[in-house]
Amino acid sequence: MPPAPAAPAARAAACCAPLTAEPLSPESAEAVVPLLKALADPVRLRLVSLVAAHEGGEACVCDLQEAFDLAQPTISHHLKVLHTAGVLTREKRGTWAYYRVQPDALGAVAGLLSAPAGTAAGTLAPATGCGA
Amino acid sequence: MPPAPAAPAARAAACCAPLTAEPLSPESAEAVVPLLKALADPVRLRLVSLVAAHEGGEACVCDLQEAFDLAQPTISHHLKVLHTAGVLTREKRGTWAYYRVQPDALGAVAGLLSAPAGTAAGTLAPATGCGA
DNA sequence: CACGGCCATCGACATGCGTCAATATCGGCG
DNA sequence: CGCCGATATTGACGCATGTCGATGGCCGTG
Repeated sequence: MPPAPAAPAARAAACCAPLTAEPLSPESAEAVVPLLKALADPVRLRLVSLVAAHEGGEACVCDLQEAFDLAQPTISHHLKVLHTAGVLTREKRGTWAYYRVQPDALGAVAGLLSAPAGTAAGTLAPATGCGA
Repeated sequence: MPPAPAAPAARAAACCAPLTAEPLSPESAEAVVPLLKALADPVRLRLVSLVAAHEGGEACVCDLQEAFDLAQPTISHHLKVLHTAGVLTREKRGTWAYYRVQPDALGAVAGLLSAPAGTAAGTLAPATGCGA
């Protein structure tokens, strides 16, 4: 398998058009779905939350593992999925591996789902890297 | 299976705490995940988008089916999943069935994923029904 | 240099999920 | 009353995915 180290999906994902504005193209849908799939698991969702809320915004695997009743390879697998989807970044320092949340990823999905109530437009999520 | 006609998940889902603020409880995670799972499919994501962007905010199955290369039962199945998750509402008028987007559902997920960049708080999504 | 702990990978298994063909249901129309 | 078109339901099939046990690589330590 070619190196897909991180986050192709997060970037191509939801940039600006909330899906309530106009029909999502098949390509855009395929681009966003990996991100949603990565988040659509209770363990992974909690993992992201734990990392994000952890002191310093980063957490090592041993810390995360304690919150679950799962085997270590399972946690490692979920972290890999989140990393591949571009939700988490990995950094190995010494013996431990530290994970962080890539803020753009969540912001992109949030922006896509931000729905103007009724017919009004607006509600642009600020500063999720829409312009870059 | 008992009748779960619509939207238990959407309500219990993400109300106020973005998961970057504090760790998500296992129960909350289990509550939100059905919604994310419902959206984590390219066909369903496009269905939601098509319904939302359709004239009048509603669309019948025959309209939606034309946008895909899938059999009719498949579309019906996806619509049922979205309806069960509380993303779409169904109304049968005469021969046709019309679907609408339940705005609270998307707003809840968007609010959950809205991440304050870095350490700053803020970036509250307005008017997604958090208080109601 | 040998050992031990942290983490990732591999292989296997069970379950879940997307898809379809066939069929049922329901409402309108001749 | 009988037909037809629009949706929903059922049953089956194949692929994707979550989980585990076993194993391997890497780094720090004795």
